[in-house]
Amino acid sequence: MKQNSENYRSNCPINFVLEIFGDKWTLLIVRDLMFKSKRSYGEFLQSNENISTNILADRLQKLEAAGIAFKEIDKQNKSKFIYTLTEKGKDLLPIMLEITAWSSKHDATTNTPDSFIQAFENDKSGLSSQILNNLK
Amino acid sequence: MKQNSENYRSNCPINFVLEIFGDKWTLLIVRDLMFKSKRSYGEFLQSNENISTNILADRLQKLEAAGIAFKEIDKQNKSKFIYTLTEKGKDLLPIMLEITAWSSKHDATTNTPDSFIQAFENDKSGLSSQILNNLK
DNA sequence: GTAAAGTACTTGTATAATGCAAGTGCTCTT
DNA sequence: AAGAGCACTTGCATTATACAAGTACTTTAC
Repeated sequence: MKQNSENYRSNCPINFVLEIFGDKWTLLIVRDLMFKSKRSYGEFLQSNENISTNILADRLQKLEAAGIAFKEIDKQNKSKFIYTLTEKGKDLLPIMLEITAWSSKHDATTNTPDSFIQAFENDKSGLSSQILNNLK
Repeated sequence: MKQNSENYRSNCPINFVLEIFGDKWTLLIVRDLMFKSKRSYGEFLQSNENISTNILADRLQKLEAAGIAFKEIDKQNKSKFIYTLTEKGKDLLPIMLEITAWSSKHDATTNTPDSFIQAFENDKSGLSSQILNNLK
């Protein structure tokens, strides 16, 4: 059998995402990049879930290593770094949308806007391209 | 703001799934229930990823508590328990399919059958209902 | 009816991941 | 040149996970 280079536990596609996102924090950073227009360390720190600084630094590095986030110096402020989603990262959008829909259906306390659910149900590809446009 | 009863870190839908699935094992059990027709403790133990017994027991209990898996005594063998997906659990199918598609695209070592990818691209709802039918 | 085997766990201990507080080293502003 | 802002790093306490072994109930074999 073809062997992967990273010593994953198996060659299962579900396991592959768990090797990257199987913790309580990594996907929140993707969320912030994708839906909340956050781009810098300081912005990620301010999310409601209260990630600690060492975990954030670790996860940003792993996201970069996994080819999901891209890091560059902010041209306006050279003491700052800016993170953006790669194509591989943007390809996570359908997963993120399905997750949002599932939570909205099964968790009464989820704060998803109704307009989002409407758009998801009635015009999924329109919603997707709108979100992707915001990332440019 | 409406407060959730479980003391989640936030009311974000992405965070909601992380509170349940934000570890390296829980989703593998869902995978086994959904795609591999596994139903008992002993079958889950035999998966390639080598889950340990205490983690499996803990995750099965959490899946049951979260209303995703249902546990009952096997009528053929009363020393055995049988786990099945609830409706809430079955609703995870679209997420699982999108995850599979993403991994198949971005991980060369993923072992997803071509037929699955074909069906996903050409007839998503047909694929879904076929999988759901197998669960009955 | 008793012994062995199967199934589903639980317990104990070592290692790894996470959380929290504080500190470091750049860069930018004044 | 001094102070503030930003992006981390370090150290230590707590929690989660991994691995090995043991327990309790049920079924099967004799």
